[in-house]
Amino acid sequence: MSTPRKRPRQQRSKETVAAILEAAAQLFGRHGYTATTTNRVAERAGVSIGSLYQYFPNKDALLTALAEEHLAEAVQVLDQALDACARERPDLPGLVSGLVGAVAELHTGRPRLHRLLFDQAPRVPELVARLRAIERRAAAGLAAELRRLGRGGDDPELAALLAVQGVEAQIHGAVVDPPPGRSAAACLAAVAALWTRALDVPAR
Amino acid sequence: MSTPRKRPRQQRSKETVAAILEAAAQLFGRHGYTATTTNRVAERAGVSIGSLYQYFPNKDALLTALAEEHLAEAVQVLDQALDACARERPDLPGLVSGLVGAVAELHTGRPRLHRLLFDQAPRVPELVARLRAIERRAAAGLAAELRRLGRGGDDPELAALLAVQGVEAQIHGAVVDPPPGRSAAACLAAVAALWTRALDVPAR
DNA sequence: ACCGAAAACTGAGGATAGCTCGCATTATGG
DNA sequence: CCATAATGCGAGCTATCCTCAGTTTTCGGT
Repeated sequence: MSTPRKRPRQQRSKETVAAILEAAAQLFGRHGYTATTTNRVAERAGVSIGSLYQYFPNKDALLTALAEEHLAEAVQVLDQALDACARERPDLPGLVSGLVGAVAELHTGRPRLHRLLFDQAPRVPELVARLRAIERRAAAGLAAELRRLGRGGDDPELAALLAVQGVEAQIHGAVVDPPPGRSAAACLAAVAALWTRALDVPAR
Repeated sequence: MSTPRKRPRQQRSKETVAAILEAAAQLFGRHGYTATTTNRVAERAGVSIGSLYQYFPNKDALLTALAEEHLAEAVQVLDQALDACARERPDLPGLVSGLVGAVAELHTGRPRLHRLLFDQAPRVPELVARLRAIERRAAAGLAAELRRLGRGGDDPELAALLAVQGVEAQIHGAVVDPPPGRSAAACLAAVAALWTRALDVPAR
């Protein structure tokens, strides 16, 4: 369904695929998903419509591919943050700050692409599932850290999942629609402080 | 764009519109937005394709209309919960439980529809703005209650907004993709306990 | 350098889904 | 009971997604 129908093997075709994705990102962002036609994407990318369909089985696959790129980056950033925790073994405030910082980086790194994907991508059920999987993965990592610190209450796994989901939503809200009169840094600090309190309960 | 092209005035046409929306909700939910055709929606609703386009200018309008319905219900439920607080003046755990319960009610009422809308609704700026406005409204009500209780830290308004955003995301996650091995009630209790701790800090 | 094979590219056009429009049917209210 | 408005209809127009048969470019071996 969303798997590339053919893998680009030569340099030429890799550039073609990159040009198609770049054109798709621009047009989806400017006109929205429905109003963008695959023929226009091909035109803007400077390739024929046939070439587009050599690498993408259908229109949804364009969006899926853009999202996969972004999600892969998310996995990388989160894994990096978790590795840092494994090395530095921070206390609870440090752990929470690390999580908040990593999530914030995902939103501020490429805000335009992130917003496009958040606005348009969820139309594909497959991507929702993928997002949830990443959530669970991050939650598992956080839960391990909570257990190390002896925090997280009766069910550290559940607490970690709730924290990941909550932080994600709060940071997104702060970036998309920042509360008036507060700096971005102040919002991040508030989120971190709040979760430090929420998670600071001894494990059973 | 998303406004109905014609308002149903007679009882007959109101039933037609209701049947179309019901059919759209079912088919979108079962097969997804892209895979659902407007002709099939009309067919399942038992009306002609022409009638559908008398009341909905385009396919997106079907989804938008479903979202408007759901948002209106959200406003009603949240206002009701806030009224209850104004009357009963609960303590912090009671306040948080009330909020969590109200949000949960929004999700459990028609879980399939809610999931459909959250996942697939076109994030038209208009709808996003409506959603944020509802969020702010709920946050304002919660902030007033926090001030009454002398809780919420330095910035009760910000804390309330973060709480609303967080609870929304967590309840949604629990309904859409429930953590295995935990009952729904256990998840709600965990969310409430967590936010009670997070908000239980004296106002400055 | 040359050649055969594989990869990449092309774009007219088939299939299909969104949407229109002229007309038929049903309701309203004077 | 009739004039008028509201509602319903569905064949078909239009636009979009996507295919496919054929051409061009690149690659690896000799």
